[in-house]
Formats: sequence, C-alpha cells, structure tokens
Amino acid sequence: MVRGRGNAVTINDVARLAGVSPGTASKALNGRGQLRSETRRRVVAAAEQLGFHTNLLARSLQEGRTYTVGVLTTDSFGRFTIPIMLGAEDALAAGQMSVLLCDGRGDRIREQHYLRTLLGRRVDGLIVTGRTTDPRPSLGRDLPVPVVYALARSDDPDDLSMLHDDQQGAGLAIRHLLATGRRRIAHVTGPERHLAARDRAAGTVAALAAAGEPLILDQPLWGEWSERWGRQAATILMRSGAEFDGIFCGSDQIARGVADALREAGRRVPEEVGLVGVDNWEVMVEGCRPPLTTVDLNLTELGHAAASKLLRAIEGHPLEKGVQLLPCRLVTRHSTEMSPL
Amino acid sequence: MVRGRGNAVTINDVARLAGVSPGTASKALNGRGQLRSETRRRVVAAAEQLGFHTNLLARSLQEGRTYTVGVLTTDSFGRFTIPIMLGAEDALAAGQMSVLLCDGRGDRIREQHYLRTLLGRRVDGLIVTGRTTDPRPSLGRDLPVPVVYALARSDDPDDLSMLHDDQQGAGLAIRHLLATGRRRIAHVTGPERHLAARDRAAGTVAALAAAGEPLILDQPLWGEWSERWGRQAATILMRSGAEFDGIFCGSDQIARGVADALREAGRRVPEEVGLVGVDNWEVMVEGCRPPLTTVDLNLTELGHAAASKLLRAIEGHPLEKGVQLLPCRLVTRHSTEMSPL
DNA sequence: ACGCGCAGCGGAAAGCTTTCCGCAACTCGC
DNA sequence: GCGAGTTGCGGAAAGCTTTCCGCTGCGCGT
Repeated sequence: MVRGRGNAVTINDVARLAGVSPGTASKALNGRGQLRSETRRRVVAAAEQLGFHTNLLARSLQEGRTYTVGVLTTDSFGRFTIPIMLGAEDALAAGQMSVLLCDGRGDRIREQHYLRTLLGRRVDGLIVTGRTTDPRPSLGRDLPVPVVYALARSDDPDDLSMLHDDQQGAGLAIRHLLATGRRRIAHVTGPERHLAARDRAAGTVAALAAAGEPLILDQPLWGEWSERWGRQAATILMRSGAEFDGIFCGSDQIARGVADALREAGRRVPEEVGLVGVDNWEVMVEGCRPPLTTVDLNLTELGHAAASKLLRAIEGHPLEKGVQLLPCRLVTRHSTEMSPL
Repeated sequence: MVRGRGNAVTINDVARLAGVSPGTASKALNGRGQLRSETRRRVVAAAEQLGFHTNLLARSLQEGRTYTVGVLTTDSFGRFTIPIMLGAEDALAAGQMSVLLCDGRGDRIREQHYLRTLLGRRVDGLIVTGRTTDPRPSLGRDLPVPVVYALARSDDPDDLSMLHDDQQGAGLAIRHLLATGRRRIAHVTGPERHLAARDRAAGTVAALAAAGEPLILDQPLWGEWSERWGRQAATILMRSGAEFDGIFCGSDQIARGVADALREAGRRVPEEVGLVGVDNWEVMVEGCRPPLTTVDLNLTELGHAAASKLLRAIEGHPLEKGVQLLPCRLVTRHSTEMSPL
C-alpha cells in the first residue's frame, strides 16, 4: 500500500469500503457510540486493509488539543539536559504525548521565536530546561498553556520551577564522610558565581556545623568545574599544611582531579582521605581511581516529575507555584570505604 | 490578552476587526494576493492588537505538510546522538522546521509505535539515528515520507545511510603518527564485534601497509571502550617486550587509560610515545595528560548534512540511496608533538 | 461614450476528523 | 397490534486556515 503525500487514505475511504458513513467509521475506530459489533469489525477490517492511520492533525484541530508538549532548552542540550529529557519523555510517552524539541541556545530572541511557533502548533504544555540553577527570565504569565521549569528557575515566583536540592545533597555527602570516620573535611568546588556552587557550599557548612566539626581552611576552595582545578586544589590543600581526611568536591570532575593529585602525592584514597563528588557522571566516577562515591542529582526523576506535573496541569488541575526541590541521592563507591583509623 | 485554551484568537476575529473577509485577512498576513497596502496594514494591526498567532494545525491540514520532521533514536539519546541532533536541529531550524523527538530505547515494538504516531502526525520526513554503525533493520520501503539514517546504517541498501568514515579517520591518525616521526605503532581498540572497531582497525592496517611500516604485535588489541581497558592494554604492551613509539587508540577513553598507565610506568608522552584517540570527547581529551590528539568524527556536520538531504527530499528532489561516508578530521594536541628522536 | 482589463476583495470549498442531533427500525410490554 | 423506549446509524456542522474563482468598480484607450 504505497501512497505518496497528498493521497493518504482517509476515514472516508475506510467508511466507503466498509459501507458506512464517516461518522460511524470514526466511532468504530475509536470505540465510541452505539454500534453493532459486526459493524465495528467491518470498519476495523477496512481500515486494516487500506492501511489507514488517523490524521492526528485533523483530530487535534477538532479536539482542541494536540497531545504534544514543547521542550525548550535554554543552552543546547548537554550532559544535564539528557537525563531530564529521558525522564520527561518517559512520563509523557506513558500519557501518549509527544515531544517537540527546541534548542534556544541561550539566545532570548531565538527562544521567543520558538515559543511562538510552539504556541502556533498548539502544544498542550511547555517544559523549560537549562543546565544551571540560576534564575532565568520567565516565559511570561499570560501563556495559554501550562509551563514547568525543570532544572531551570524562573525569576517569576508564580511559575513552577523544579530543581534538585543542592544543599540537601551536600548534607548527604558530608554526613556520609562523617559516618565513615572523617573529621577534618575540606570542600573544593566550582565558581562562586554559580548558585549551585554556593548552595553546595552552604549545605556543607550547615552539615558540618550541625556535627560540630570544622571546615578545613575555614572556607570552600572556589574554582572551576574541571579536573585541572581539582588537581590544583588538592595541591593547594596539601601545601597548606592543614590536616584533612575527607574532601567533598562540587563535581565529579573536580573529585577526579583531586583523586589523581592525591594518588600521585602518595596520599591514599580512601584509607587516608575520603572523597565524594557530585553528579554521578558515569564516565567520571568509573574512570576515577578509586571509583567515586558521589551525589546523584536524580535528574531523570526530576524530568519525570516535571512532566507528570505538566500532564496533570494539562488535565486541568492547576499548577503549584514557586520552587520545588527534589532530594538528591548518595551513591557509595570505593572512594569512601570506612576509614580504618 | 490572557486567553485560555478553546477561545484562542482566530483569523476570523482579525478579519472582523479589520473589516475584511477571512480570506483577505489570510492573504494580508501571508503577503499573498492583490491587496491595497492600506488594507494589509489594517489587517496586520488588527492581528497585532488581538495577539493573533496562526493556528499551524489548520494550516498544515490545508497545506498537506507540517514543517515537522520526526527524529527516531534507537538507543536513548546519549553522547553520540547529541551532536547529531544539534547539527540536524540547526539545519532544520534554518528551514523553519521543527523536530518531533522520539526515543525508541532499542525496543523494536516501541519504535514501530512511534513510527505510527509520527506518520499520524504527518511529519514531512524522518531521521533515524543511533549510536552504532552496525546495520539495523530498515524502517521499511513503503513509507509516505523520506527517511535518512544518520549515524545508523539501514540494512536495506535502498535507504540512505549517512555515517562517518572510520577507515579514513584511522588513516588520518596513522599518517599523523608517522608524520611526527613514529615508526613502531600499536592499535588498542574496542570489541571486535563492533563494526566501528573493525573499520578503524582496517584503516590502521591499510595506512601502515601503505607506508611499509609494521603494526606492533601484528594485530590490534581488541578490548572494550573503557579507560580500564586502556590501562590494561598499555601494561600488556609494555610487558610484551615489543618496542613501540606510537599508539592509536579506538577511543578517547581508551587513549586516556593508556596515557595514565604509560605515565605511571615512566614512559613519556609525547616524547617517547605518540598517542591518538578517537571521538574528540572534550572531557576526555582535555582531562587527559597530556591533552589528547584525536580523530573528530564530525558528528555535528553529519547531523547537519543528514537534515539537509532530508530537506531537499522533502522539497521533492529524490533521495540518493546507499551508504554515504563523511570524512573525519584530525585535531592535534600535545600528545603527538613532533618526536625529538 | 463604450468596452476592455485589472486591481481589490468576498464567498465558498477543501483539508480530515469528531460530535451532536435526529431518524428509522426494532423490541418489549400490555 | 400499538405506544414507548432503545439500538444503530447517517447527516451535518464545527474546528481554522488557505486557495480558487468570480464579482465589482475603476481607469484607460480609442
């Protein structure tokens, strides 16, 4: 049944073959209305024979909804966007929804353009996602469809923004280091201008204070999200003369750099120093020697949760407002095995 | 202008406000037909005032095309799919097309389901993408829209499959090692069951043969795509007693493992051994010490090219058939600086 | 002054599906 | 055997836009 564009088989063809009206065929194929089961079978058989597939455009036009959500990424999709998309796609596919993907590339103009086409396509809802937890301009209040920000924070408190909880994640890491016998813990992290770095630092400080333990060097070592900085920071730490037996790093990359520098300086992980990262980025935690204990941000779950909220909003339940934080999860590996001391 | 769903502004509202017929309004807004410029202005002003945005569903239904292409990923989108998507999105956005994304997750049933939905939505074309160059089942011949396989190879020679050229890439790597003075080159790569690994090995062998140089150990070291295997392979190589001054690795991960093992054994890169990887995976090549010379698969360009072909096919030009290979590109970094020997 | 042509716009159909309303026939109860 | 209710289906409108055709009125040529 080869058919080019423009001569696709319509429900009228099916109806004619089955000897019924288009309305009846529609009911038969969608299991609605009052029809003899024999009629139903005849229509279904005709549709089968002709290879009929409902034109979802026409249906959407009629129904007033498209079973489509737009996903607007601010920065090109990267390492953080992927798990979000995965989770969202999962939740949406379960609701028979499709994803229209647009990559804003950090350009507001482009983003506005995409927003218009998505609305023109009459998407049922929107997910806005990024790679940073720092606030971003809202898409606006007077949109005709619900919007959820996932791994992105709208600057309008009336929007719903869903984020992982960096402070809680840091708490997990610190308490785990303490539980494995570490008492002198340092914090090496990314640039202070990033909210994520500040939150993780705050969580670190709070958890240490709660346990009555000090933060080595009295402050986080701010730097960048790279292995090079991890190596550099470890060197700084060792040269400082400060004693330490645990390091919580703001990312797996940093932690891996720290691990390399420590090993090359003869400091054993986990025997002498316990090490925890953030991200659970497989290539980093597995490549690290020893394999890295880390804080998983649960981004897939975050994407899933965001999409689920959006689905409920599309069904008519109003959307909550404000920022919702989802908990992180600790994944233990060899870099923090119980200290023998 | 807040409006919920179901009461969106239509072109009829615009027409009424501008005092013209809907047909005229359509012409005015789309720059078609013969209209006084004053009429045009009035319509545009009315549209502006009401916040009108064309219902693209209705337009698509009328035009018979949707300005949408479906992207079907076989395995969840990951490291390889991202640049493909980026390039494709770029080419498509330039043609005012949107992307409907579906993640098949390696499940044929799910893939078939998505295929039906995409066709139901009347996409104008399809891009199928994966993460392996090994042949995969064709989507079928009798589809109503053109299909391009990008970073995926259909088992039907009548389909168009676009792939990077692994053999050519390997040739680049080998000739570069030779050009920097290496003469005793080994090849450490992934599992032999992967076509990509076999192709890279074949390219390696061919380039060495062309130069009249041997392959150290006489055969590739097959293993897996991991740093661990890279470290292991380097150890095997050193223990074999064979002399070598260059290693071409089947991936950046392997190369990084090799670099680590060599450094820890006191073998200097690039002074004593030149090292080349494949992928140009930033986190690997920059994390590697020294930074890694590598073969870039040009996946963004591949995605762009695939989408461009698809666009042309949608415009009516028939699609080529068979497998098209796009060249790789060498990116030189510190790991292969000219040998001083 | 008459006719031709064109600019400018309106009307209607088409694209495909769904839903609402209504009609015909049939069943059941008495 | 007749009225009421039900079952089963058809017809038509609606959803929104675009395109095709045709109509009106005006300008211009002769």
